[in-house]
Amino acid sequence: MGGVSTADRAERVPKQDRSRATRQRLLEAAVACLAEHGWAGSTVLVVAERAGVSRGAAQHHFPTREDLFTAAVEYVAEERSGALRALFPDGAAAGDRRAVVAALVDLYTGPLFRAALHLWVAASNEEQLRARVTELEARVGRESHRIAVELLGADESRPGVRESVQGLLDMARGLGLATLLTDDGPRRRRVVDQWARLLDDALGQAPDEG
Amino acid sequence: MGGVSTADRAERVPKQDRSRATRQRLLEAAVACLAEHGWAGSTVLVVAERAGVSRGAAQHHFPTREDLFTAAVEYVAEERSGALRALFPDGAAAGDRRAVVAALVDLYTGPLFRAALHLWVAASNEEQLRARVTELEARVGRESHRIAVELLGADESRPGVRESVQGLLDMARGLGLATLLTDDGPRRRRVVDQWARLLDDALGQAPDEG
DNA sequence: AGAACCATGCAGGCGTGCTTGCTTGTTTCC
DNA sequence: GGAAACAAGCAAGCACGCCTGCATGGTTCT
Repeated sequence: MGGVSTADRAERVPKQDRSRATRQRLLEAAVACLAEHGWAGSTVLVVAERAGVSRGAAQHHFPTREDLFTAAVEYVAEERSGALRALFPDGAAAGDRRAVVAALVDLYTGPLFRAALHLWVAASNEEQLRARVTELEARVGRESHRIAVELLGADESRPGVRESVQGLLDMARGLGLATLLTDDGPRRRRVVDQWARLLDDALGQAPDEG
Repeated sequence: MGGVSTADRAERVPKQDRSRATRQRLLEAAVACLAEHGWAGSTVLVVAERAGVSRGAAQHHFPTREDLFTAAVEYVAEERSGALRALFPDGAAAGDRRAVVAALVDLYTGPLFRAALHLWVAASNEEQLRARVTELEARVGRESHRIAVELLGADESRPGVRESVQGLLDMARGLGLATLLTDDGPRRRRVVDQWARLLDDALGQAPDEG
């Protein structure tokens, strides 16, 4: 590496330092705090303490609180996309639609969605965050739809199929929202079972699945 | 009137005073502020100013901030129940299921649901509020389900019908959640159309409707 | 040795809760 | 019936605590 390696362009890319781990821990802590303490309760000090560092360290990586949570937003989006893709890495379960629906719904009941939910609600009234959240959420939403279509073996060229999948994802969001207050697993499972059945009828046989 | 009419029991029942109007305005302002500025942005001063009274007045009616929003929770629950019952006062439209679904979804895109959403998310991390919100929301949820079943002319004795309606309401919640960030009416309408169709198939003919 | 990384101390701003004083409406006594 | 007396509604000010942002040292890696 050349001598002026510290330049590393702009602000990002802290290279292969241990500080990168600190940044990572800060982001993870921010997400965890969002899920546990909500937006107002996730102060910089709380996040820093959970990350095991001092407030100054957080200040160093993210000068302002908004910087921290803006980064957290992107981090959550990344994680959610990753969790989505990791659902069925080989697409083997594309046949069992009920399992696919259940897995999708499960994504909306975990801490990641919980954190995202807090971010949405907070961002809905914070001009700066709102833009970034809506943009990233649109991206994650599109990816969710794409993966759902793929896993379900749905043929979007047929009328109504696209809207059915969209409605399914919206239902998953609604179930996740309900889980925020009371985690009623059995109820969720019954609803998932029934809607998986309805969806199965609506989608018909998978086009290329035999 | 008897002599000791001033006794009027405990603290409640402000009788025929104008202060009752102030209390009402404070609650309305609290709900409106929740929908517009969110939980953290709905400070006592903001609510009081919107209600057109001083902060001291609000303090008089609701000693603590939590008292104010605890009352607001109940108020929102009342309003939502009322709006629900007012959907089809005569049940005349029980035949057009698409209209019923659309009306139900509309309830979840208005300012009342918006305020309720902020309350849920805030209450999910505020021990005191959480109990009251979950309790009242369970009540409103049950009433929503009951009215939905009635308006849809669904026969809950048939298997899957109950879960279908629950899923519909969850989808409505999810659509309302999505509306928080981007109000995509056309998309919502397409989803509603499709799922009204699916639901129509799932529910079959109304038992006593024709 | 230099730079990045990290920890600590300080000032400003804001929101809540409490206390004090004023206005309005109702009760009670002459 | 009218006026004093009382309570309730209402407004303004003050004290405390917390969070944010900035500035200043100390530490570790290159």
